[in-house]
Amino acid sequence: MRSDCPLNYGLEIFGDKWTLLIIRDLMFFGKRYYNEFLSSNEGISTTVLADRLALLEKQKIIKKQKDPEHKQKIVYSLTQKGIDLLPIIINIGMWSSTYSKKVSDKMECYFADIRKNFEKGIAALKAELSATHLE
Amino acid sequence: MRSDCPLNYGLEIFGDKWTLLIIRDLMFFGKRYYNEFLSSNEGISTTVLADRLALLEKQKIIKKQKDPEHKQKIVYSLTQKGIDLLPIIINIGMWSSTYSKKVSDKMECYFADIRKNFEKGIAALKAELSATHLE
DNA sequence: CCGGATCCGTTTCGATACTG
DNA sequence: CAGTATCGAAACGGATCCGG
Repeated sequence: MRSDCPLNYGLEIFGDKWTLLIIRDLMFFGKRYYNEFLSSNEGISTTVLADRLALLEKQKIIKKQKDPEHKQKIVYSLTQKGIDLLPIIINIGMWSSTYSKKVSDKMECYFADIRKNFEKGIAALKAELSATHLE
Repeated sequence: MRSDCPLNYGLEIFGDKWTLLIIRDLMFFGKRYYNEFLSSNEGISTTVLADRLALLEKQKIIKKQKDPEHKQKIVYSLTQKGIDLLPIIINIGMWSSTYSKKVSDKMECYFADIRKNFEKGIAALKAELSATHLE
């Protein structure tokens, strides 16, 4: 049996609880700063967070940039490769809601959170665009 | 930020390397016996294998039955809930082949393995059906 | 023989405290 | 604020043993 099957490449990401949580936070909850990841309810520790951020950056799933406005801050964001994980994350959510009543009951609250976050993102984008326009 | 989001339910499965490998072996490589899982190239140890099989059974993703032919053997197989993980596994494979040349080059060999295994499964099914028909 | 359970040395993880 | 250093806890791998 061959060991180099396609699943294995994804295993470094999907075989780890914390990387998935970081991706979820970036994708749905608009978290971008080290501190924001730390304060997620699952309670990731600083050691593990630093380790996983480095791993995800090495894999080019996220990228690390200096915040142009607050020089001391560092902004993390998804690359295209990271964004392309969306269908997988969605599928996991769908599977979960099919098989866990607890999850399916909470779906609406969850969507509300995501929606709210997207609105926030769109507002930020608008502000950014109008600032560019004024220059 | 709510912690009980849909991803979390799937995390016990997708947050662990070994459970994913067992599911892959069941889904694509036709493995069914304890020994067959042990001999996968990734080298799972007996302790971890027993632990994960128990976890997956508890989660009703796999089921455990006595082999009707060889009484001392135990057959593991996917439940419907387990089979429903297929879209996710496929998506992971697609994502991997998009972003890893090493993976995409090997895709055809991988498909050949799966195809061969399905043929084996279909042959077994035919044999089973004709035996039933003869009774 | 097959599917595990137990024991044990080693590796990895993670919580807390601390630093540039 | 974004991480390292340290150190105890947990997980892992391998060998061995055991019940059916």
